[in-house]
Amino acid sequence: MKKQQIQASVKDERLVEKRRDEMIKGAVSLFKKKGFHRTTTREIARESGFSIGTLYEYIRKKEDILYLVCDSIYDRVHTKFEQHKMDLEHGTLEGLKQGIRNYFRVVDELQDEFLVMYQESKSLTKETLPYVLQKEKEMALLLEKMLTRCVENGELFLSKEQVQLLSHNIVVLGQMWGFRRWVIQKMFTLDEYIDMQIDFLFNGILRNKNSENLEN
Amino acid sequence: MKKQQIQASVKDERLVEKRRDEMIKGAVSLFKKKGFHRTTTREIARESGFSIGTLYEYIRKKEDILYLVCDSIYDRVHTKFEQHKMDLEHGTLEGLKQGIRNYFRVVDELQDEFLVMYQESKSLTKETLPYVLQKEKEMALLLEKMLTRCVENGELFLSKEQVQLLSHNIVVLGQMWGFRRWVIQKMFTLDEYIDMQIDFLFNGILRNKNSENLEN
Amino acid sequence: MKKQQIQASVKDERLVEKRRDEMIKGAVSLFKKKGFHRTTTREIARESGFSIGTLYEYIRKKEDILYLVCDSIYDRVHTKFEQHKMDLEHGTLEGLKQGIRNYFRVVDELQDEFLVMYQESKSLTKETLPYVLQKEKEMALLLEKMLTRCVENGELFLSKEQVQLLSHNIVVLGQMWGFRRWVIQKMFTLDEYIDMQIDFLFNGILRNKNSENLEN
Amino acid sequence: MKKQQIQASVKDERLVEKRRDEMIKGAVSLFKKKGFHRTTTREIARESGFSIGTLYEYIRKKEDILYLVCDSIYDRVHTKFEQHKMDLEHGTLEGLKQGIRNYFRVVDELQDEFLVMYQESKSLTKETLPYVLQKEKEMALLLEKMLTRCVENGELFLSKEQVQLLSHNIVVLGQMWGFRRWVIQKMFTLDEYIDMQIDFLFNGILRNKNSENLEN
DNA sequence: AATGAATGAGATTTCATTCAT
DNA sequence: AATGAATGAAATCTCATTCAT
Repeated sequence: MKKQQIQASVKDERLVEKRRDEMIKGAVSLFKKKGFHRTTTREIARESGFSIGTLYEYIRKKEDILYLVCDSIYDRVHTKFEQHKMDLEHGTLEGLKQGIRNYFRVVDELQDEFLVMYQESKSLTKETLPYVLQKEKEMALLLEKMLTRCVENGELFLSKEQVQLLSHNIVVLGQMWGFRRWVIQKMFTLDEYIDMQIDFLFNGILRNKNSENLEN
Repeated sequence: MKKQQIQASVKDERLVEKRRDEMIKGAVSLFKKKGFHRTTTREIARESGFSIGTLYEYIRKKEDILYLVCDSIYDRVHTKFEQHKMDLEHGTLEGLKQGIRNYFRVVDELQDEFLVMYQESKSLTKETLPYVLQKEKEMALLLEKMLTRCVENGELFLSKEQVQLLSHNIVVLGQMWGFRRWVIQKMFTLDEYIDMQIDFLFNGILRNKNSENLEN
Repeated sequence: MKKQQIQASVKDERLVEKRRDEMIKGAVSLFKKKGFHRTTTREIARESGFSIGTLYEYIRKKEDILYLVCDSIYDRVHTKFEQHKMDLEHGTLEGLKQGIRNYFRVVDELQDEFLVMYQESKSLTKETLPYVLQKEKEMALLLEKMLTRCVENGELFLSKEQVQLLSHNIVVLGQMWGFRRWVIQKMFTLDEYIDMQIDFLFNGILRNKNSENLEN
Repeated sequence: MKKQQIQASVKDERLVEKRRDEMIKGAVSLFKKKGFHRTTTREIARESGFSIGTLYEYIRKKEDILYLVCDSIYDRVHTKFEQHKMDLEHGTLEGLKQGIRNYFRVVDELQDEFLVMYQESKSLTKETLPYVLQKEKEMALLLEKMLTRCVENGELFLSKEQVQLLSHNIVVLGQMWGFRRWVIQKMFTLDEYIDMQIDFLFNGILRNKNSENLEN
């Protein structure tokens, strides 16, 4: 799955990157408010600080902007993961918890961006959509790796299928924090949310019967 | 939160209902493929089997169609729940499992509709959106009731907050079956998916260590 | 110039007349508020107390309604003139004044109708417009006759051209009462207006120097 | 009463003025033939020499065009008055006559525009209509001033009310030249018309008995 | 004779994209 | 490299008119 190259008329690559960053910032802020379809290219140009003509020096179609936005979000997710130095190595339960915790924090920081990406990515065409879906899979893969390491280390007893499903579960429960913010974020702080979710993940609801003494 | 009344020019109420049903069916099938914004009113009219003029005898604005679609989906969800006779009464673990199982099956049956609703409902205006969000909350409430019954019966030991969070978790894990279908449904059958999710929910991942003998 | 016959599908002539009267009444009241173009046939039907289908049993095109309205207004003008028993016979100055007075009162009574007619008659087609313009001319002709009688009687010394122009002047000064109502009717009562206009007509502005003793 | 500002997307103000002038010219010529409602925006665009898209770069709603047309007509009227150097200063009868004469000539030159304005201005919305009506009043005010000057100078003996009414009379008798052109302009040349009207205004119909020797 | 559901031509308006400057 | 005026395809929505019942 190759990264889609968006053609620019401008040659100076450094300039291209700079302008596109401005564009993405402007676009995300508008998409958040009005969604991709309700946002016009003129608005994006104005919000980004240049003219409609200039905008089209750096992209070819409006959809390119959406692709750039989605792509940039994934980049930022990966960067954040790096910053949080997700401990993929140790394969301990504590490391796993820390990894999940970090993932939840990343989702919190980028919740607007995630919202935009999930609500609008269906507007991508056949050419760019697969690349974005691929990125989506990779996110689950990061968690899958951590889980697998724990299984290999004998810290967890899970089948390959269970690991795969679980990794998607965690991804989705993370996104839930952002997507259902209008109800969830009124009930819990981020830390409360994380603690409760990790408790549920590790112990389930039956085990809760006598899990008061479990660390979480 | 009152149900929004969509005005029709046609007087015959039975006819209005019939035509709107045709419209909703046509619209869902198109929204699935192209989303709300990419679908034109003319396409909806054609797909529904009548002319653009007739379409506008039964609605006033394009957005009305989206509202009708969302509303109809919730109606169908409720109806399906009824059909599956969700056992809210007993408050047993077995009843709870059955309830969750049923919910997952409903999501499976209506997965296209859910997808449309979640991706497009943000296109609703201030007047209609709250009604749809309310419906969304009610869905979680159904599950919350079942869980609460079990807690009251002493079958589960969960705080009020845990029950609330859990109900949202279940809602979201159900939707995940439809939303991530391009990866999840390639890995599991619906029954496998349900069994595994219920296992995770009840026992968590630690308990899995020695949960081979647990029925699920 | 023949009266245009508007075709009706319904045979019963008495019924046709009755329905058309209802139609005209409804239409005038709507045209007053919104003008011909902004008024829909559905609205006219509803205002007239029958269905759109029925409306079209009595006319063939929307424009027919406008024609019927214009025609009816002229009929009413003539009837009013009759009621006021315009004294065309005597050919005295006093009779002339009375005739003008009466005309002004008719304009006052039918000012809404006149307004509609003048603002909308240009929407008539080539076939019906000439008939309406003809009616317009006839109105001036009524006044022309009165003036001519006075000239013949030696009460006035006016050339044929002067009589013709004067008759149009009077027609227009009458309409002015209705057309500029938003300013004129705030300044004068109808009687004041009539008195002043007759004074001006008869004596002009120079004569006013020493016309205080003139009856008007 | 503030001049309504019509928003344009194009920034270059000189260009906006130029294009709008083209638009107004095109629109007036079409409104004359078909009226505001029967004229489509596409026709206006074509007649003005640019595309429909370009048209909407210079206005926002079709009604804006009507407003621009009305506004431009008043501007031209004022300009014409200036060109004719209406003699407001002297306050002589001769100056008054010259003023009236000039007004009649302006009406003649702009008769198409006046016709459009009077027939269509009711299609303006609540926001723009008052401004246009105000302009209408101002026209009468110009004549009122001239008359008042003569009264102050002792050249005329008229009450304040008489002056006000008279100014409206003159405005209306001017418009009559354009509005009843289909009959009046067949009977008289403009100069004949002016002479006769001034005679009537100054001397009335009674005074005509022995006014042959009066200059007019 | 009365009804009102159905129709579709046509109107206004938007907006992605181009291209001359 | 930057600008923004110009374009026109396409979208939504209206409404006069018809016709089966």
